[in-house]
Amino acid sequence: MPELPEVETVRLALLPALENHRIITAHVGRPDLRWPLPEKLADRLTGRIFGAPQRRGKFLLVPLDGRETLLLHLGMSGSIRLHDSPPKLGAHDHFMLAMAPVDGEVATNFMVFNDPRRFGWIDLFSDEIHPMLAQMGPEPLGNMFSEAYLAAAFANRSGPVKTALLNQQLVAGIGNIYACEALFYAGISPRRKAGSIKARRAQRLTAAIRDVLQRAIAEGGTSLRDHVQPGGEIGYFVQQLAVYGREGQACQRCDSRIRAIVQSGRSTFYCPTCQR
DNA sequence: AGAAGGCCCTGCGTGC
DNA sequence: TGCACGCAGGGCCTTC
Repeated sequence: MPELPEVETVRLALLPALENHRIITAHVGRPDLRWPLPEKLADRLTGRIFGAPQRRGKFLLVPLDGRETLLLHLGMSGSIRLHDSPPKLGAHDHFMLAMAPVDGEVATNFMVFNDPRRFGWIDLFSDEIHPMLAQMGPEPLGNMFSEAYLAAAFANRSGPVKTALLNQQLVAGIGNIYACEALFYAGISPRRKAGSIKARRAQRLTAAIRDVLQRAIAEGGTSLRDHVQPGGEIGYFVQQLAVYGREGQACQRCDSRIRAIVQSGRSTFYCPTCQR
């Protein structure tokens, strides 16, 4: 589910509920998500105070007092919900935190991590950088991401540009939906070799990536099935998708039929006329 | 090294 | 109505 815009939407909602709040109780349901949860996670969290949640790619990073950081990844089907009273936990609610304002004792905020497919994961780390983040490429909405960077990162790659966009080591946070959408707006075929993206196309692609991600964040992300914002709202960008999930429908630009293919085992949607 | 496929897991839509 | 199958927003691991 969650690509950069969905995770950013979650981060923004969590910010006021977590920052400067103390963890009163932590509850771990199933300890086996993508990887086993850290030993004694609940004990290690209880009593700690959160700083402001950050995002890196599709990861959420919440600093704790001291030097540790709570890392959350939502996998394919993960979601985080906030409540103002103790929630009743369901079958796929694997992790819950009850929090109070830093000077209070009574829990007022409750955060629940739900993940039916259990592809998500939770970790607690104290090193300067988590191994999962060490190899990650630049943030597409940050200053390090540019057409020159993209052209250099894609140079000499013989695989398709669509697959390269999904590689988190090259660019962080782009997933299947936004890779398809960005390529549509850039007018680039997903089948084109990544190494052929230079100058003009690199410029169009970087601009398209930034634009589509920012527009999606503004709409609360894309809700296909599992994604909800922590307050329970869905993400409305699904209504603005130009190609993703639109096989056989008319291209909004040229009226050709949107085509679906499989690349590296993932569905790709594109307009065979507009995208070259 | 880079590319492609399998795999982890549950739920849901489709077609028979 | 029931059931089997395929597919789903991710990322690691193995193989070539």
